[in-house]
Amino acid sequence: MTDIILPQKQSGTSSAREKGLFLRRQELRRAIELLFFAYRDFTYEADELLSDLDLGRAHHRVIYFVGRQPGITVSDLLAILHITKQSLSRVLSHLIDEDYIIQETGPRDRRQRLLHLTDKGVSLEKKLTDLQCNRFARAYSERGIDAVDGFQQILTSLLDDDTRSHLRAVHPDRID
Amino acid sequence: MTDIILPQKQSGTSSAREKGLFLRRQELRRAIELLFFAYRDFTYEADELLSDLDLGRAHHRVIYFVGRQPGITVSDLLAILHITKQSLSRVLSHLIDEDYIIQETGPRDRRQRLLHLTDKGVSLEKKLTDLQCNRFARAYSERGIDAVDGFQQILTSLLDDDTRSHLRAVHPDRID
DNA sequence: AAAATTATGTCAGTCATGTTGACCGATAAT
DNA sequence: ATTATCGGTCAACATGACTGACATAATTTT
Repeated sequence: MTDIILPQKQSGTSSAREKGLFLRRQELRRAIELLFFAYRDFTYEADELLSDLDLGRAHHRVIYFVGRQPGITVSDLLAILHITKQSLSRVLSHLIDEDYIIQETGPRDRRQRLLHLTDKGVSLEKKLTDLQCNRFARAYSERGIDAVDGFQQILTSLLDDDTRSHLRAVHPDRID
Repeated sequence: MTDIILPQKQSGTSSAREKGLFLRRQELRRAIELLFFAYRDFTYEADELLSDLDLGRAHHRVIYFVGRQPGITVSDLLAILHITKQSLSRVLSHLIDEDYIIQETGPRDRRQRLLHLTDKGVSLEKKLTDLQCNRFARAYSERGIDAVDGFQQILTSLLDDDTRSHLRAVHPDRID
């Protein structure tokens, strides 16, 4: 097991503002907890809305990424979500049955099923994304541009290399 | 449904470094995706180690927070995890059976079961936390103190108020 | 002292979301 | 013509969440 880079120390203050102390054990545990709680709270509102419609977080992810990239293939969706096609199939079939998503045959490769949101799907996607955008908009405007930059930098460095490549591809306007 | 604060625009660059543009729809969607992918990649290594031991993420959370606060009560753990006592019970019973955690009767209130890691539990908690600390240590040192500060500020603003209060209580040395 | 509340545990059933493995048809690539 | 790929499906299973009901012990309130 690889070891932690800097040893933990007990005494003294530990504001991240103090030079070099942001690699101490206590500060890193704080990061772990912050990410855990933020993710939990961040998803809560959308989860509530979804459960009113008898949908779950898995449905949300599909709706989000289809809305993000209309015409996305099943393969590409699988690569993004990191789940099996059997798991996706159950969720996707339900969304098609319930008229949130429609498939169309790929024009070049007729094996492909290109996924699109229906009007009903667009409407739900907007509600869900608005909830989460609003939370970020509040956080971003409370803290300002420099904090936003730092936030995005750290999250980007947390990613696996291949995930970072993927994000670079779908956000070509960004430098990170 | 509440609307997004700033309207989306199509043209032009959109670096977060440009003043005021960090509230645009595209930038907020980027935040959503960054958080999703970062959380997924962040938990992956620990999940692998856990599955070798026939444990899951639920066990990890219990082990982490018991290690974080030895002697924590079941009630306090439930409040942190936001799950039902039945869900916790299954996981906790298993961890006790497998000798990762021991209970002791509360000295003042004998109804309470104070939870502690065994040596085996401490060893596993260290391995798991090291994995996640190392990932943060790398990200933090790649990006530096200002980015760390911004990261923590934005995540703190994403929290629900009561979660923020809780974190203030357990990290009394921090200002946020 | 009796009653109410609290902390914890347990039984039983359900649901959502992930997994593996096997197999299929349609289509594309070699 | 053969092989590979895209997508779907069936079956079985594991995990981790949920609800509801009930139980025991200990503490607090009346």
